[in-house]
Amino acid sequence: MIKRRTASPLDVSGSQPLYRQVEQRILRCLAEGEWKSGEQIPTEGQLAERFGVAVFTIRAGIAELVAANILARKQGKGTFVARHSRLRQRHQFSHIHDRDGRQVLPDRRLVSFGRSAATRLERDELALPATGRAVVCRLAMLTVLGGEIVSTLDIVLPGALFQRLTAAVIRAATENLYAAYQDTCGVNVIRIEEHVHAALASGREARALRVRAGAPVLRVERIASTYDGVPVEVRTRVLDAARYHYRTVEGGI
Amino acid sequence: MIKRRTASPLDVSGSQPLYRQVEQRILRCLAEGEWKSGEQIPTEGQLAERFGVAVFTIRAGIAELVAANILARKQGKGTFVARHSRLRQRHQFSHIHDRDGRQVLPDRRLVSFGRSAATRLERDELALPATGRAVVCRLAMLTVLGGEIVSTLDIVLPGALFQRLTAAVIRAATENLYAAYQDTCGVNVIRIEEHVHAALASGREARALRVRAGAPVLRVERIASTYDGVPVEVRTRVLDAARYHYRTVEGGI
DNA sequence: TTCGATTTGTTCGTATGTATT
DNA sequence: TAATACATACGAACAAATCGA
Repeated sequence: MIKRRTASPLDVSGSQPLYRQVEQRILRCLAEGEWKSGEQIPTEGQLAERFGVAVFTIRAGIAELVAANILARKQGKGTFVARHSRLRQRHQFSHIHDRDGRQVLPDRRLVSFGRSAATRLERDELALPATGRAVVCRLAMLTVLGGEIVSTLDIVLPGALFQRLTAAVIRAATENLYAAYQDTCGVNVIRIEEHVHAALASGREARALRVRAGAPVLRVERIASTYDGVPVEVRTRVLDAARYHYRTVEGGI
Repeated sequence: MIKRRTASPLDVSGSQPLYRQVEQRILRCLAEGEWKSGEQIPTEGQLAERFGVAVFTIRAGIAELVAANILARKQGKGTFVARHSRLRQRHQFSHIHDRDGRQVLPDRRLVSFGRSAATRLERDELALPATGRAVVCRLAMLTVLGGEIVSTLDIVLPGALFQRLTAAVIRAATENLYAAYQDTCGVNVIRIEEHVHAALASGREARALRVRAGAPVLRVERIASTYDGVPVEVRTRVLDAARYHYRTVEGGI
């Protein structure tokens, strides 16, 4: 992990506005681990001095990262690297709703935890080298709410990044799993892409979800990424379509 | 339609920051139809004078509306009410992808067009009065790509807002339907909410989509809203799950 | 084609208010 | 209370894009 202070001057020649360069520079500091989740980053004045620009310019760069939920500003305190455990954001990425339109926030139950070689597809999805050893961490879970099983949840993680992840850590995590990724492995998810499929329950899924085989299910496949778009998690969730659906909102004020 | 210039002074007492009041004021001008889609709104200087604040404050208010895709700024020209026909935004709300992960951008084929009384559910969804007459406009369409039927598409619109909408207008619309709403009826969609369900094809759906009855389908129900969150469209799309899926992206830079 | 007026884009300096410690 | 840090607000300057004379 490179810890060098990025003190090289910004490019004034006009290729990109200074505030965008500030944004990129901050993003690089985050990617390199100079500032970790929950930590306070330098104040506007300090960053202005470090990058050799005005406070106004620092502020403009930070603004975009705040809008993207990567940084959080607090009046009177400072600017912090956003954490997934913040209540407001705890279910930032949760899109499952029940028939009454209420958001479903179930608990997790870990069924199995292990490490093994990545399949070709997993190497592809996680951008792992096509040759050589590539170990992935596999989690099989169920989500439950009020004694009822809501979904199966299978997660695949690149082993190299998640060496410190254990079954105990998962079981102890009461919040968003991504908060555990931050705290235990220093991995910061900032982007997710989801593919929502309709399918018929396989035998295994039917038994897990307590539906008959061939019943309609929603299969949600997610790829989560960190800074620079590096994929760090692939998860598949399967839900009983009769009880749950997927909801999104776009636009608005 | 009220055309009064909102020239009453902003509230300096501090209940809300000036730039937020500017934002609200601009939004109100848009909702009241003072500035229509595609039109140029007054320059920063003019707005600053009209609202009695500095240009900086106007800019801060506009910035949020630009981020929400409601206004668009062009250097050297001015600030404009965003149009849905802009190529970049033409499929802003399109989430359908094929098995290869490519976004599907089909054409429309109008099957039927008519007006009739709203059902109780439609009154609910479109926020129409629970009593008295309430006419809705109904569109039944198919979307096709390369001779293949992609989805059924059923749209319900509040008749009062869409009095000038005709089958000819729909058939003539080559772009996003929301551009036609803007041009013909002055209705500006700025927010959508979608509910994605997995289901089994009904007989009618199976015939339309050329699949067998009981095949898994995706059913996407959308409620589109304008300024102030007023719902202006309910649309239902049904797709063959074997060929298409629903994709979203969240977060990132 | 050149030139100038207009409008937004970027950057800076400064001042005051408010939350936190 | 005092110091610190972000939030809001204003004024100013120059750059870049646009458009019409």
